This record gives sequence, structure tokens and C-alpha cells, in this order.
Amino acid sequence: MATIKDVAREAGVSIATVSRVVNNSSKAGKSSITAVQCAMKKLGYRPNVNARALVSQNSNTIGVLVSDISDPFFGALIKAVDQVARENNKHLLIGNGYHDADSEREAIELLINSCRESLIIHAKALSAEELIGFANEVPGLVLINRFIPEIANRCIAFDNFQGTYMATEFLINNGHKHIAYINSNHQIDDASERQAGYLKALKDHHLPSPMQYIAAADSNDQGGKSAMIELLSKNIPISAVLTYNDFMAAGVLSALEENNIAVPEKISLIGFDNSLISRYVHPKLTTINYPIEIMAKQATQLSLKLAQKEQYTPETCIFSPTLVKRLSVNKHDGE
Amino acid sequence: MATIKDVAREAGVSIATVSRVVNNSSKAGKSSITAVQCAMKKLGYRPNVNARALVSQNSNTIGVLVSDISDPFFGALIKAVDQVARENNKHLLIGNGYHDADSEREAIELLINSCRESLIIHAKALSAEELIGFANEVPGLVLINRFIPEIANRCIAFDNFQGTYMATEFLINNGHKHIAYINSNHQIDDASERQAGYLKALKDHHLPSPMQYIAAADSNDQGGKSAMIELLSKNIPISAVLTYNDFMAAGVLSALEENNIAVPEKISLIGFDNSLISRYVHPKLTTINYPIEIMAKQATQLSLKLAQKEQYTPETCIFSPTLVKRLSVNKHDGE
DNA sequence: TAAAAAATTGGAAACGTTAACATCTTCTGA
DNA sequence: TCAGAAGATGTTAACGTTTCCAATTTTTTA
Repeated sequence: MATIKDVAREAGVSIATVSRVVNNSSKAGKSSITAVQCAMKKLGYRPNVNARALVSQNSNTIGVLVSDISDPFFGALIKAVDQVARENNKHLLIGNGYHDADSEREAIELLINSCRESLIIHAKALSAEELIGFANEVPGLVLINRFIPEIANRCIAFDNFQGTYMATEFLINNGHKHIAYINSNHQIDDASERQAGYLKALKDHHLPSPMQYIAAADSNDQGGKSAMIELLSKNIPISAVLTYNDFMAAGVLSALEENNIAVPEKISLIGFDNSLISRYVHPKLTTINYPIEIMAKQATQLSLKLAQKEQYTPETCIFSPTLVKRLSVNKHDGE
Repeated sequence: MATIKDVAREAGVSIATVSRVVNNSSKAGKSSITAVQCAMKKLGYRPNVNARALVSQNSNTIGVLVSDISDPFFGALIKAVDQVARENNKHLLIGNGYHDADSEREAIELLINSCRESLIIHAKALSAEELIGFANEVPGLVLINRFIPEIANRCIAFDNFQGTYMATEFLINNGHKHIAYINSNHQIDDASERQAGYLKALKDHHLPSPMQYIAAADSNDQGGKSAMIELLSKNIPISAVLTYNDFMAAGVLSALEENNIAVPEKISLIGFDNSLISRYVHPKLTTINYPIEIMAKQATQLSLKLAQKEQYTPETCIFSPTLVKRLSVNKHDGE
């Protein structure tokens, strides 16, 4: 591999001049520029990023930790980060947390070692203390989809409570009184917040909230399906179902279809996330929009600013849900 | 940030000894080891990866280029690469090609600059010549989902032709004679190979292959929908449709539903890729499986071997499609 | 007990780059 | 025509590691 020295020798100039040409800093003469460019082309010279990063103390890389790259939700997150990264001539180092505290920790360590500047972290399994520790170590670390009061200015989060509250209220306003909620059995904040929003909406509208209307399972379609079957087998009146996410809603659809229960005619259904699949299931799913792209862009900008020690407070830290009305909810008449 | 020097001073040893402890190379005395570990913990020492990479000429990073990170197909690809990477203590640098030659080139340049060892490249827009050039420059570069004869031992590809051939033949064996094909309008090999497989199957079974049964559009659900509408408006007999991918098939389903044409009762449908959404659409989609995870793992292993200058030829270079039977195909009787 | 062997340590040269500083040209304008 | 400014270029010291080599200490063996 050709180094700057080789180029200097080939072009008959000093390495400083080559460096100046490479970084087109103004102080290089025309003849040198052409000579150096020629030599670079001839030798196929590529600056060594590690040497550069070593001296400039900056790797031009944004580290991103997600729970599962293959989930389109995180795909959308990463893509949004990438768009901002591109505008700033950075590239992306990706870590996968596998929904597991040890993996998350390991991945963050790796990311911190590799790029101490900017980090966008989606970690649900790690404790707040541990994350605060990392945040204190890395000024450009930003948490996404998680709010920790001690480092509030480093968090870009989503109002889960409000999301299920809205969804539940929407069902109530459509005449539904027997609304079930299918939650994730993951022990993460999102799950308890979403359940709390559902319960609060019922309470505010003076509806009972018996625990038998709540089921919990793995947050995928299989989980949704089995939770729905569990609810059906209780033989309680249900006119609407709210799920923790769209995948679980898809599972609910399967369960209902197999039992010849029409959606939305017999049972209305609302998902959560407005993910890719919500447009593809049948009927198209009414769901809660999670503006992950905007949030990810915001988080990236925040991280970039913080990395440059700029004081910067984003306009929005906690993003709000919106209801996406599609075809899985009907008005309910009578009891 | 604490450096190795700080640790050495704190522990009262030389930097060489610290380095030995950090890399637990055998030649360190017990007392030094404990002293150094103590000092490291106290100072929160993290080895500087750039300095390491500079001297060891190896960044422990695998670069991956995909067309669109937010597409679950590529999500699955990246996750598979990550699994192999983890086993080898590497992490992932991700580039996005945005289905565009200039972006692909730019991203590859960036990736090469950052990790000259291992590269997994999914590039459809770039010319073969250009890719051969990059491959010659980087021994560990492996092409995925693309076959270039000149660098055949660096390619992990998929038999697109065979995929549509199988699908078409399956439809023919189910009594279908009027089979339409909806192709992608992208000018990439996959599109022409898949169309060729469809045509060859028709020919081998002595069926006519009029061009009016072929439509092309953007390779997403919108494209699939408009292409299907185009086919319907021609008012030709159609008993089955084959699409370039599952997203287009989802669009076809929308178009047919809006026109009250039942799938599979009136028209059978086969997708391609066996992607995430194929299980979520209604009816569940019969499709062609694209074993992208296995391919990605294979590609990563190949890349890692090549980077170590090992001679290595993977068992399989061209992977084969399989048919995934779900609920979107019926037998067709009569003409 | 002394010499040889083994284990442990430190010094210093790399790795490829940037940037501060010094030097040497070449203009500019009076 | 010459002083001074401006421009171009080179020298060299960092950046934080690893690793070779030599030096020192400890252990082993006869």
C-alpha cells in the first residue's frame, strides 16, 4: 500500500506538501498540486484513516447501537442516522444489542473504543446507572427511545403513555367498552408505559379495567397470536383489542381469522409503531405512529453538536404519537 | 482521556509492560499485572483503536455495503454478517448505496479507506469493471448477490433464473396457462435473469409467451399495484401472476382486492424473496425463498479467509432458490 | 555456589499522518 | 532597486500503540 512518503518521493516534493494537496489546504503551489495528484493516481494512494484519526483525535464515525438490525423499525432508524451522517461526511459503525444486557454492554464498549465522538444508543436492557456512566464518559453519546432524567438533555424519547392513551380513547369514542390490551412480556419501560396509558384512558372515561383484559407475550406475531387465543378462551366480551406493536397485531389478525372473527366487523384492532407491515396486513392496520426517522435525525444532530462541545438543546426531546387511521377499527353499537 | 503512558506512570512500570498486560501477552509478571489492572481501572483507560490499527495495520472491522438499510432484506443480510463478525471479534461499518452508482462508488471508497481487510459488497448499480478494480485493490472484498466471471471466486450469488423458472413451472403444473410476469424496471441483472427464467419455463412447456403478459414497474408495492392494473386493463385472460419480489406482490394483492378479484380463487400469485412481509399479507404469499442469511454468512467467512490470504473456496457460490408454498396459489381447471 | 537458563522489564523505533515552525522564493510597490 | 509582504515548501515533533532487542532480575541446574 502506497503511503504519503511514496507519493512524496514520486512527485518529488515533501510529505507536508502532499498532505496539503490531499487536504487541499490553500498553501500549495499549482505545479506541486498537479505533480502530487499525478503521483497519487499512479500509485493508487489512499490516506490511512487510522493515522489520520490518531493525529486528529477524531474518527469521522458515528456509532449506532440498535437491538436488532433486521427489524425494519431499526432499519428506518439507522437509515435516518445515515442521512444526517452523510451530510456531515461521517460514516456509521453499527452495533447489535440482541435485546440483551451483556450484548448491549459489549457493543457499547466496542463502539466507544472505536468512536469516542458521536454515539446513538438504543439500549433497553442496560440499567440507567450504567448508561449514565457511559454518557459521562462520552460527551457525544445520545440515548434514543429512552428517557433518563439525570441526563435528560442527552435523550430523544417517545411518549409511549400518550400513544396507548390516544388509541384507547379513540376506541372508547367509537363506542367500545370492552377493550383488551396485549402487552409485551419484555421487562422494559415501554411495556409498562404503554400499559399505563391504556389503563389511564379507561379510568378517565370511567370504564372498568379488569386485569383479565390484559395479556402479555413475546412482542412478535407468534406472541400476539397466542395472547389473542388466550383472551378468546376466557370467553369474556371483547369488542376491541390494542396491541403493544404491529407485529403482535398481525398475530392477533391470524388468530381471529382462524376463529372466523371478522376484523373490524366483530373486533376492532389497533397496533403500535406504524411499521412497514401495518400497511401490508389485511385489513390495513389502524395504528399509532412512532416518528422514528425524525427522532433519529434529531438524535444524530444532537450527538454531533454535543461532540463539538456546543451547547445545544433540541426543540423536542419527547416526541408525540399520532393516530394513523386505516381499516381495522369500526364503530361499536350497543353493549 | 487516559493513555497508555498515564497508566504506565500510575502503575510505576513502562508502557511496554502495560501493553503486555492489555494484550495479555505471556511475558508479564504477576505483580505488574495487578498494578497495571488497578491503574487501568482507576483511570478508566481505553486503548486507542486508531493507534492500534495503525501499528497492526488492521482495523478489526468488516465493511458492508447494501442498497438500503431500511429494507428488511438487507437488514437480514447485515444481521447475518454481524453474527459471523461477532464470532471473530470484528465489528461492522455500514455503507448505504441508495440504489445509485455514484453513491455506491462513494460508499465503497469510504469503506475501503476505513477497512482495507474485509468488505462485503452488495452493488447493483456499479459496472463490473469498476467492481473488478476494487476487488483487485482489496483482497478481502467479496461481492454478494452478484456474479462477475472474472472474479468468480469472490462472488456469492443467487440463481435468479432458476427461481422464476421454478415458480413458473409450479404454476404450469397447477394447470395455469395464462401466467403474467411483473418485473422490476430497474436496469439490473436480477430483473433480466428473472424474466428469462419465466420465459424459459413457458417455452419448455410449449406455452406461448406474448410480451403483453409482461409488465414492468418500480419494485415496490405501488409499482406492483399499477403494473397489475395495467395488466387487467388489457383485458386478456390471466389465471396467475408472478412478481419480481414480494413487495410488488403485495401491490398486486391491493389491486386485485380493489377489483374484487379473489386470490387465489380467481388469480394465483407468487412472489419472490420470501421476505418478512410475505407472511403478513393476505392470503399468505407463496414465494421463492432467497437464502440471504446463509449467503451472507458464507460471504463473510469467505471475506475473512481471503483477508488472511488463505486460499479458500466456499462449498457453494451460487445458491439455489426453493419454493415456499403458502396460500396464494390454487389449481386451475379448464382453459 | 556459580554459571546457565528463564522470566521479566524497559528503551526505542516503527506505523502514516497532520500542523507548527522555519526557510526559501517570488512578488509588490514606492 | 530593494525592503517587506505573501506564497510555497521542507523539517520535525507529535498522536498512542506494538514489538524487537537488550538489559536486568530471578530461577534452575550441576
